[in-house]
Amino acid sequence: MHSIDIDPKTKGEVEVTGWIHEIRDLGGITFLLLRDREGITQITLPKRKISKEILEKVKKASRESVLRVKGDVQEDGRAPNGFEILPSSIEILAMAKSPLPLDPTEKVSAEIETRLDQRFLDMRRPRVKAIFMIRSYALRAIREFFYEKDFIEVNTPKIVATATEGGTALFPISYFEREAFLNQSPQLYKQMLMSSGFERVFEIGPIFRAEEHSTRRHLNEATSIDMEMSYADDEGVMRLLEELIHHTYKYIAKNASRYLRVLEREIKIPDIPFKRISYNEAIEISDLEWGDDFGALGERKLGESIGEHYFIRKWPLEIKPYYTMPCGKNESKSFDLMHPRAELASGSQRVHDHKLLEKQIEERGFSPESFFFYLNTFKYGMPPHAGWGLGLERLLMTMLDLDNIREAVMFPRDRRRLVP
RNA sequence: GCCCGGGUGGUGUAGUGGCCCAUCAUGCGGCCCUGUCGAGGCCGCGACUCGGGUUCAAAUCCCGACCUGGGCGCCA
Repeated sequence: MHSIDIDPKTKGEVEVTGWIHEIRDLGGITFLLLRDREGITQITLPKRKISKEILEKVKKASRESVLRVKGDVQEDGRAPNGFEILPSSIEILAMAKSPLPLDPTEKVSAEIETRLDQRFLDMRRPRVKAIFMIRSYALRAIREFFYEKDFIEVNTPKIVATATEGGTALFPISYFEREAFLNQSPQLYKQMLMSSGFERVFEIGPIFRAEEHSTRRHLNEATSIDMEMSYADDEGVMRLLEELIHHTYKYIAKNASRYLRVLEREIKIPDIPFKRISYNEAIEISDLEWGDDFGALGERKLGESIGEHYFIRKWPLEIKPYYTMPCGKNESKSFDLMHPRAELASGSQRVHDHKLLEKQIEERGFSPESFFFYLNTFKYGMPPHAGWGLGLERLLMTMLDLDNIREAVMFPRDRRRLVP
């Protein structure tokens, strides 16, 4: 039984299990706060009414020890949730050592690295746990959305032979007698599945980037929400993306409001459609030259001037990957989804013509031979298609206004951290 | 990759040359207390990352190592 399943009107004996959050011994009466995944229950022990054996056990038990408590529910306005439990038996299931490496009651704050070193304990803190409860709701909202839109969920390899798109650095690994890499994106595989005729696929999985950055918005292992859709163009998948964002916010506001309250966050469901600005308009606002990418400063400037989610469309072809569909003289059918704080997603209509794709690969200095397994799928009937990839942690970070992206991952991997 | 910053009890901190065998909070141990909800009161415990140097004197200044936070580049 969880703490939230009990209310002042609950009759008879209940059994609760959890960790000792705090013990307040006032002499004649002792209050024991027992914490579980969903909240905190007050166990009240008036000296005169409780057996000596139980009082001794409570005296002996350390903070964060695990207990099983049986007792009657008493309605009492003085108790935190309007009720308390008078224990008839208490079992110490596991004693906790002292001192604790971290204070789960949050009376004394801890720095993020101390917290991450002791992440199992850190996640006992209600506010930290709430983030991951919300993350689970977000994943559920996203899956339900895709299934509703007739997508199928797929899994593609994370151990790969070649780079996907150049750009980012890869982690080399040893694969028997060969060198292999951890995949930076499922891009090539989800496109290949369009040729296989799955029409609409999505994947939620890890992506790996070996960039040596140390910032509050980068991870070396992140979770990517990827989709690819046949017979769609860039505008079609942009609409799907903004609908998904809107749906996820709405779902969390409705179903995870308890956890938002723990976090003391209110989320504003963004209005759709999102504002669309062209790359040309964007560089004008941020004083850049055509062909430039937006640095951190440019992004911030743009974000401040727009103040909500927006798309930047029609990027110069030369700064987008080879699989991007050209458009006009030197533009492309591409887009980035931006939040004032960070880039959330990027996508495009893809090149589905074999010759054009080969040409664009060559233009970027790659050899078509190393992309044979990919290029081959474009020779025998590749439907036109479009897709995008969305960073789950970035979505959560911006939704919950977390100041560090590591807050959105249970066990983050960054430049220095490999354990836990 | 470039640049800036930081390592003081378990945790979070004060202390920038002598006033420091180191401040405060929390924690832990002991005692008092029948309505706590950051409980309160009294007593006690527990720390200067490591190595070298400067100095009459180093937590404090210098050098190096190790660990680490952040900004930028790049990247999602």
